[in-house]
Amino acid sequence: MAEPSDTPDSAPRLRIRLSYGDGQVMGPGKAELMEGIARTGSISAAGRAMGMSYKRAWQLVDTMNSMFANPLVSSSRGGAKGGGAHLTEAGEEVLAAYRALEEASRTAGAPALARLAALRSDMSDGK
Amino acid sequence: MAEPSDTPDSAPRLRIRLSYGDGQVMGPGKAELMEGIARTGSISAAGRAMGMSYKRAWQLVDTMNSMFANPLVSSSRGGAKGGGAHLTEAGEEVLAAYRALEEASRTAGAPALARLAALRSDMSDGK
DNA sequence: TTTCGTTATGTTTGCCGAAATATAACGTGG
DNA sequence: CCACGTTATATTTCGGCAAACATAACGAAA
Repeated sequence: MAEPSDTPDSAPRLRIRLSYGDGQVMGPGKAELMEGIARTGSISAAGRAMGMSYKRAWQLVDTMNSMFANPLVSSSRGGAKGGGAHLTEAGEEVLAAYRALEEASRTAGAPALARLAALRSDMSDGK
Repeated sequence: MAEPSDTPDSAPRLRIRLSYGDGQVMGPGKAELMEGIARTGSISAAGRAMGMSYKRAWQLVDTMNSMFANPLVSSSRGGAKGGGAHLTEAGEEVLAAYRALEEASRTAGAPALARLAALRSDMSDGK
């Protein structure tokens, strides 16, 4: 029989960053930003939704675009609504792969995470 | 210059951090420091090996010790060799669990990582 | 041609975390 | 008891990164 109550000890957030050489890093922030862009069709709106300045959001986009073979975000300025941005096919693929990596890690790492959770809350039972 | 040799393009460094509430974070830095302590029997020596000040190393140890039910590092001062430190049983368990988490993620995430690698190097396969 | 919201980019300011610096306690062995 | 190397901790200094501020270009529609 399993534990009647799973530890309310807020599950830790598992953050995965992959760093290539230089300052090229893909992590949770860029992934969330990409989702925001896909949802809103705008870099600034996506940034606002995350509570970051447009400049910062744009910088992240710029970095992302330069660290893959093809740009992940395509943008245009001017026009009826001022402009906009959307994920390229490469962008959608990168986002999907990153989310898949997260999910696979969370699943495969579940036992290890459980052991760590046990070590956080008092462990009175042996190993 | 504790920078490990930059990983080849096909193998980015996979960094996993688990953040519990507050500022409590377990990541690659603390794990490496724990290994250094286990190896050298000293906080300061472990810190030196990583190119960090004793103070910073001690701060990390202090944080680690306070974020689990039991301290991960036990230390003593004075004595023949001035003092020393070693991993507690809890420390060894945490370290092992963290390494297991890393390994499981790397293995389970291999397909996703491969997809990302393909998107980094130019793939001019039309679609 | 004016308006509007966005993309795009430069410059300055400010702040926080890390480093540097200083000091104390400790305890075994010579 | 003194020296040594370490743990332990407070205070100050400093650099880098992010926020804040500023400005320009753009293009469709009114």
